[in-house]
Amino acid sequence: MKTAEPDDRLDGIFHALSNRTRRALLDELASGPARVTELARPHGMSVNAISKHLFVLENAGLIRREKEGTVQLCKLNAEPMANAEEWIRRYKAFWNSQIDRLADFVEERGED
Amino acid sequence: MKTAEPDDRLDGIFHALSNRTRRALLDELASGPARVTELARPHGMSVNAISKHLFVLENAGLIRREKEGTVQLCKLNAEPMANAEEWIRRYKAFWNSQIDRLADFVEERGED
DNA sequence: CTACTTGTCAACCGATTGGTTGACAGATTG
DNA sequence: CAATCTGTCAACCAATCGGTTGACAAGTAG
Repeated sequence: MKTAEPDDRLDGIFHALSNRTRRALLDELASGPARVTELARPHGMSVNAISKHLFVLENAGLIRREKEGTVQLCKLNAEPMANAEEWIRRYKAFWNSQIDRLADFVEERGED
Repeated sequence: MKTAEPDDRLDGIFHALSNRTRRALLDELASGPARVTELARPHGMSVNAISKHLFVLENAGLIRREKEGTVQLCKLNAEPMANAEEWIRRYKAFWNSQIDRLADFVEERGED
């Protein structure tokens, strides 16, 4: 089962999200399941490289792979992102107050 | 002048957040500015290591450092996290629907 | 002046990343 | 059967990561 501590999970999730190729893969999977070769095509990289990226995403729990006849279907599993979002959200009050201060500043000088 | 592209920014932010020591540093800074040595103490690491982590956070725009007399004050700058949260949030509808489907599934078969 | 504190810089280290190529296994098709 | 398409595995590579130690500059205190 799942022994990963919350910290380990967050490490994996944020690490998975820290690469733009992987973020792009998630974007593509958000519009529906896809095969590995299909995902590789627009990235100008070998299928191997994409396969490794998919493993990183899978280890982070962000996708699932299912053998569908001859091809491998990858499906988005966005739920673990909730953990990341939740972690980030605790800073919301902090950054809102900063944005407010910036807004005040901008307003003060008139907008240009 | 180099204006980091959104992708570069997100790379840096997510990478900064992908390490638990750095996340802990942000947590500590959320309760107020602190000095480097002060931040290093509870982590059982050298000041040098913490200093490097702080540089990663600073490059991601998540903290600012200010020379205050003899010591270096680090302050949280949470606003860039909004970018990360915003990126993640686009998957919210997706994972909500998955949770719904999972609930249906569990309900359907009773518990196994 | 010397001594100490604070933090960075520089070099080094092993482990990990992100990519490559090549071999290969499984399923489909000729 | 052979050929092809699928994707993974294994080895390799340069670059980066996360930590160390040691030297050192700047500021403070005796």
